[in-house]
Amino acid sequence: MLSPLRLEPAFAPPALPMAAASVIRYAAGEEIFAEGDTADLVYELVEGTVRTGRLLRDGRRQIDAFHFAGEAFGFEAGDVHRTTAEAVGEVAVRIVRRRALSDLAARDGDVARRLYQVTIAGLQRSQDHVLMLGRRSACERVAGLLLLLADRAGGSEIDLPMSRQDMADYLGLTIETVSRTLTQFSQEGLIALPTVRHVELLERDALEALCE
Amino acid sequence: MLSPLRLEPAFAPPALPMAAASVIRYAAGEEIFAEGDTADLVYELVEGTVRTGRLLRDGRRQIDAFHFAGEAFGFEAGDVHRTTAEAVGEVAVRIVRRRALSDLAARDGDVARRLYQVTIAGLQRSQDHVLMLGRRSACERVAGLLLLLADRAGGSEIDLPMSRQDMADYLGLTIETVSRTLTQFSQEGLIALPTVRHVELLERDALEALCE
DNA sequence: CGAGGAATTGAGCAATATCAAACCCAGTGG
DNA sequence: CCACTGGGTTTGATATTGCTCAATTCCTCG
Repeated sequence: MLSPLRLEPAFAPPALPMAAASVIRYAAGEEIFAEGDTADLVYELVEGTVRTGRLLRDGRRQIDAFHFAGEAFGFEAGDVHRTTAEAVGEVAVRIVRRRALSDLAARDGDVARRLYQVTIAGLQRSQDHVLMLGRRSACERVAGLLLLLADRAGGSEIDLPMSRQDMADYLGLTIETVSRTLTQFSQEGLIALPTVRHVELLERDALEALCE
Repeated sequence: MLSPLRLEPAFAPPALPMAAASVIRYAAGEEIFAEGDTADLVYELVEGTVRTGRLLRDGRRQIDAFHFAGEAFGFEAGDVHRTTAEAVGEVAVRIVRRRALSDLAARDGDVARRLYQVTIAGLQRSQDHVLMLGRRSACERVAGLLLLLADRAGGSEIDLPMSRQDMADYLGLTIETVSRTLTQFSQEGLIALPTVRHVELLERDALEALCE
């Protein structure tokens, strides 16, 4: 379901100029780029979690995607970022000049192909997201997110990198509904919630059934 | 807002083998490809409107996108279609072998670049859709769809190619809510609704304000 | 003119949002 | 060591939006 947007090994240090010098760290909550910024850089996430999303004027926020280590983000069709990217917790990113990358892609068909795959995988994730937001109930959405996070954690133990607010803004719900749904799952024995930021999936099948 | 997924002129007849022979017509409601079909063809819409979307087991449907003349659809990361494509009204599509296209892209960097642009534009449309479904009210969603359709009609007169059910399944609403919202807009003087399938935007600014 | 599907309208209901209060905990300073 | 503070989270009560179910109307086509 979740095809990771991995660019490596295309992005491994030797493959790109100035790779070593271009790793930058961000503190929790820091903005990496904002809606409207010129999009002359793309990013590869070395460590941590990043959220990309948009803000409506009245403060409503929608998170488009969470990005995890190894994934790339910040690609745009035009010359301006349409989303804002922020660090969720501590983050290290490798910065790549967009121009350098497109030059490389123009010379090397393999890089071009990988770039295309990354984008189309992002499109498919976004389509899954659309289905989730358009046609699923609060329970189904929360279950879907937990499964997605478990998939990439590679087990049934999840250390949530993000706050309830982040989860809500990804799922198109309120913080209260997310919280209630989690305690409901917990009471039903579907998950254990030893701490606020740690979830254990106890009945994966039941959660998957919610998402069918 | 709506970047059309145009492939022409890359796809103009001379650029592709067997272009003349590969135009196919579909009747209203006909399926062009289905979720799970092998994805060895891609499509360029010559005439009409196509909807792509997915169905949950219990019958809930979510339309990912409407495609209009000149746009391409049917691209997949894997070798299987993840969505179903159906004709909305009468449709003519040009069929292109995926293999032939990727070969062409491998030889011609310009084709590769265009392909990439098409995909990333689709991603951005999907992200707009996510924002719409996650954080907008019924009124805002309907207004958004009307503006999107007006944009591509190039005026304030819209001949709706799709049914209320299609609109609802795109917007993540029910048919009744779409209908009520349209009559509400009509009563408020924002639109005129001379027939069921024809809409005229009277107060474009007010509709845009709903979507800010 | 009649029939059938699509669209509209109405009434009541369920899911989720909103508003408000309580709680939990980590970090801080006494 | 312990009270205090403050942000994030949970819980509760109520409001609201959009859904469901049902009836009616409107077109389109025969």
